[in-house]
Amino acid sequence: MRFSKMLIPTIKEAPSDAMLPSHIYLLRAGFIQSVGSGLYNFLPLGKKSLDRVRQVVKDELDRAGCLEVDLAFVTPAELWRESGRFEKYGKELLRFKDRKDNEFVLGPTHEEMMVNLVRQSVKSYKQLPLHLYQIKTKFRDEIRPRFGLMRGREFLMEDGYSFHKDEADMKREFANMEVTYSKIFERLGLDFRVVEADSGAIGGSGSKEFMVLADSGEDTIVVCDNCEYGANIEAAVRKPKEAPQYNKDEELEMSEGEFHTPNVKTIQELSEFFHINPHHLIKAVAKKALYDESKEKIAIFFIRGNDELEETKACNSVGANELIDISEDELEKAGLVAGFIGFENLPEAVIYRIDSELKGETNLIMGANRKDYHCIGVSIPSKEELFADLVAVQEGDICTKCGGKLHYTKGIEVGHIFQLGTRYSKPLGATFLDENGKSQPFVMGTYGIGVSRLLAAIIEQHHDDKGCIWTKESSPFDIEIIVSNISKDAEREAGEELYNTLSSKGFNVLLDDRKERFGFKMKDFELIGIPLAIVIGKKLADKKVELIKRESLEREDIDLDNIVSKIEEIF
RNA sequence: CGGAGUGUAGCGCAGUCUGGUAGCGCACCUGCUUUGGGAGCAGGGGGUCGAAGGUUCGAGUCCUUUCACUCCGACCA
Repeated sequence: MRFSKMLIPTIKEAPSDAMLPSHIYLLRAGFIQSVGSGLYNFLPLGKKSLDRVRQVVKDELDRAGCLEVDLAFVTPAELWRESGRFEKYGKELLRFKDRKDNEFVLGPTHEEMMVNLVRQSVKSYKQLPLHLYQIKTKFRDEIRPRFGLMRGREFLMEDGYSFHKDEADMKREFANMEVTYSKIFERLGLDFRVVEADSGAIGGSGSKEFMVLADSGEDTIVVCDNCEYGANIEAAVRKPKEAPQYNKDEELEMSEGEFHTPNVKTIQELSEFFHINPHHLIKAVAKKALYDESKEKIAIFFIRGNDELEETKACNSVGANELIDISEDELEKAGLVAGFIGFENLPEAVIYRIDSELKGETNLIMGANRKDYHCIGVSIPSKEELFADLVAVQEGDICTKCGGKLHYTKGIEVGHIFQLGTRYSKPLGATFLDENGKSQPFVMGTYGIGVSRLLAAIIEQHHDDKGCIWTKESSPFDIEIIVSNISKDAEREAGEELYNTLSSKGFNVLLDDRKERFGFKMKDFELIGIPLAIVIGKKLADKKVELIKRESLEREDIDLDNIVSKIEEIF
């Protein structure tokens, strides 16, 4: 491809709203163009990179035995009602009506559609297992799109769905996909980590996320510095916190009862008031839990004074769609006193959970549900259904697997794999006949890769202060030939000849044949970030050309006669 | 949805307080010169000043309404 015939609108100054390197460089190098909040056009270069990334994804999936399909983008709302997600999914789901007033949604994910496809065509265990996928534009009406391709409203995604006769086979495919996805991200040259994750709105149990490590990542992940353990903060676990050590004569012993604690509301104040480590205090976090059909309940979560609530865990523990903050007024109306909430004598309508790490504890202090009073000598009740893991793992906590220290890092979620089970097949009545002629719901897995987000993730991890540095399998071109001065016949002809030779050998070559100055073309090369460039310039007089590696920007003079074999050697 | 901010040429911005000919840099077009690190000179094109309404002899500027976008938060395969 000739640069002079391409549309590559590189710009010196990026729009001021672009913050992340990936956003800035993809715009400046002419890969994408912004059209509205979270909406982007892919220009020729961007389209090439996107296609190449897509090809890597497709290649590995096909090799792993998956079958590509292409589902209708517009989904009848009826299917979403059947699965119960029409309500649950929330405002990210774009809903609309056609001319006949029938309701539709713009698919943000396609579990329902895929189950529908399979329930119509698969009837026997003999047809299983089956893994269908598509690579298709999705639309999610994000509340707040940002960071360019990182969180757009419209984006390209690979979504795969597997169907199995039993749990064991589904788990086999789950493991198969963990390996396959890892291969994909390795081929794309990404530094990533597979972590334990929360299943979110998709539902199901056991899910793993593929996180590209980058400071600009939106997810906090907990990793062990000693072993392979990694988890999204939403799903991370730790070894229960040890109680502080005391001398024998200092051992905690309190009588039971209420204690006057005027105006002592926060954990810190309480800790100072009783001269006691927050480890022995119970913190109550009040939230409003939202359910289907706009039902809501007040939910209180009890955790140790020195812990923080992990909202996703809390939300899951009460089976809510969402947790939102609650005002003091609302608490008061419900008969609760902010700062003095405890789990004894709670109003009927209030639901509550206690963090599992408090199980069996005694000699604690918590609110008495009465202004200016706390209960002391509190013991945790032993009702199993009240307990749940509620706390956010903190830096320095201890790994459950190896005893090492846990710490935080940031990641960009580029893939997510779920063990779904029968979450969708049951409500949608998708069944097959097993070996005994009995009707069974499909056991499912679901898998996704954010393809357009991958472009952003690659640049987040591979850039410098000059621009993009594409990895081999994501670059829009393999090689760029820069003709230093196009008006010099010798240079131009050498460039053309090299371009033809390399192209005929199957390389994807960009020939910068523009009538521009050398420096201008170099800046564009550095900004665009094709991994290799060959400069044809003044050293041509000595029958030499220059080979530049974009990553290191190191240059090497090569005999013109040897350049083709040199290139072949590198690839 | 809460808080903050911005809309003036393709991009980056000034002009708005104090109403009076629509500006600058980059980009673009033409010509000449230049050609190893975003060239120089000369000439040129391009804007319903986000939109609607109002005040005024006169509005980019003042008033009202509205829309869009961005940032922080909440939210988020």
